Amino acid sequence: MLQSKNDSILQSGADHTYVSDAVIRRLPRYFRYLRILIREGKMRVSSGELSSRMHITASQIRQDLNCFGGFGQQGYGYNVSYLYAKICELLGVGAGIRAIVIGAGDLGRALVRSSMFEKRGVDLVGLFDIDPELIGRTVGGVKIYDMQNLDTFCAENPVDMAVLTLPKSETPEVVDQLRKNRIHGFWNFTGADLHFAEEDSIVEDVHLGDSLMSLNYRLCHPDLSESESPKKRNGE
Amino acid sequence: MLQSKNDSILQSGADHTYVSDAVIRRLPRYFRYLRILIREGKMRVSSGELSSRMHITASQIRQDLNCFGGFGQQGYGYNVSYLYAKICELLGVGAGIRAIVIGAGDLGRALVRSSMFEKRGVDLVGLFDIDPELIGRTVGGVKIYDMQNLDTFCAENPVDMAVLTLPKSETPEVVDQLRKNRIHGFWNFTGADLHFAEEDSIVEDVHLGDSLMSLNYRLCHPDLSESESPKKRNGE
DNA sequence: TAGATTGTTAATCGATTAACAATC
DNA sequence: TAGATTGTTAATCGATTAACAATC
Repeated sequence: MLQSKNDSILQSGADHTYVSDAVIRRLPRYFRYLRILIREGKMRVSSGELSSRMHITASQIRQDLNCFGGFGQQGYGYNVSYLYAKICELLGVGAGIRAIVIGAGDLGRALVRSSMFEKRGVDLVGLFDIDPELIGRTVGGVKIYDMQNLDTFCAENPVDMAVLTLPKSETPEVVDQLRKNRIHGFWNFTGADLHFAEEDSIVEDVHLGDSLMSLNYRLCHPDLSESESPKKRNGE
Repeated sequence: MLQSKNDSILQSGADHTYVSDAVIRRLPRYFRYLRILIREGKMRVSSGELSSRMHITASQIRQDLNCFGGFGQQGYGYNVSYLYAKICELLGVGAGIRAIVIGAGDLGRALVRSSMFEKRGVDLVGLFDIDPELIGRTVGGVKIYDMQNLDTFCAENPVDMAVLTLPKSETPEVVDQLRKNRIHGFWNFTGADLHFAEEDSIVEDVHLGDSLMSLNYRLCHPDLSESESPKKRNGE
């Protein structure tokens, strides 16, 4: 972490009111589209233009951004690089979040080798496994450590987040251990249900299987769902 | 496909009305929890019990299931194996959906080697790449074909779905080609924006980066979001 | 029959969209 | 100034929850 051990990463503009999950989940999309605008050299963008690019309403864009403050200017729109900087700040890009990956299987290695973390300013500081074949090797510039050394590692290196790609059955136990090591963010690919008595941890579940099945559903029922939504039937 | 080429996989109980996306996305969760109940040997389950296991309201469970018909029985609850069978049917498990994976990179190979598809009754019939090093090899029991032979392959083997794990930049072109080969389901990991003039294709986007960033956000703003929702503040 | 639990209607809640006054 | 576009309030829409009659 960039801060001293007792300093929290956050507490930037901590006076804002409640922000709904729906809004939070759209922030990364804004982040992506702003990067495109920057790459294109655009200096300014209106909610209207973003709207047609992103296929969401201009109204929603203005509402979303206003949850965090007035980032735009009437009559002008939004300054691309300013808005981008603000959104990066909100999303903790450059906050020096440090992550480890638990499980150096196919998925763990695929994630580590991707530019996933680097692109978003997350520092990957270690990969852990129990397989002696893997321990000591390096994947995507990240060293694979023995799970047995997890506690020692965490004592020496502050870690904010653990990416869980280990077998489901071993997950609850390992998560307990990680929490004892003061890790409170979990990117959970295991399918294990993580619920805690104390609300001191944050879990983001990724259920690839669920995603696949929702596609299956829509493939098997093309006339129902979405295309037949009430709005569209009435000739939107 | 199990059916003859002109037969669609679906058209089971095609008389039901509109089902919202929110409901569809919960179906796979029901599928998962029912499997657990089966494994535990439970014959019957009430919306109340499912509710406490799944951490959603019993009311929602009854509403969701009733979108598709009366699967339960008053005073008794739901018969686990019957409900499971119904949900499998809805999700196309056992419908013989056939899939190919485009891109035999880390992610493509990881997906193919997982039990992801098998568990959900999706037949993985091929993996495609342009790398001569990879073509001809076999991963997780699936052969890697040359992208150049895609059209020929599709002409000979009916395919319902393509899993896109190729580079973003090449995706739009490849998707056009796949659509010409009458593939209309896309599980899209590329980050490319897929929008079609004709509404004849179904896209399920997986943005792992977005998922990671929403975790980042919540890690950086623990006091806002979720835990501070209006409901909880009023002492739910 | 009495108890349990669904199916379903009605009430609530929250998220999205529309509208427009403020202002650059 | 006139035109453009935000910030923000009000209206709409949809999803969730509560309540209860139906019924096994």
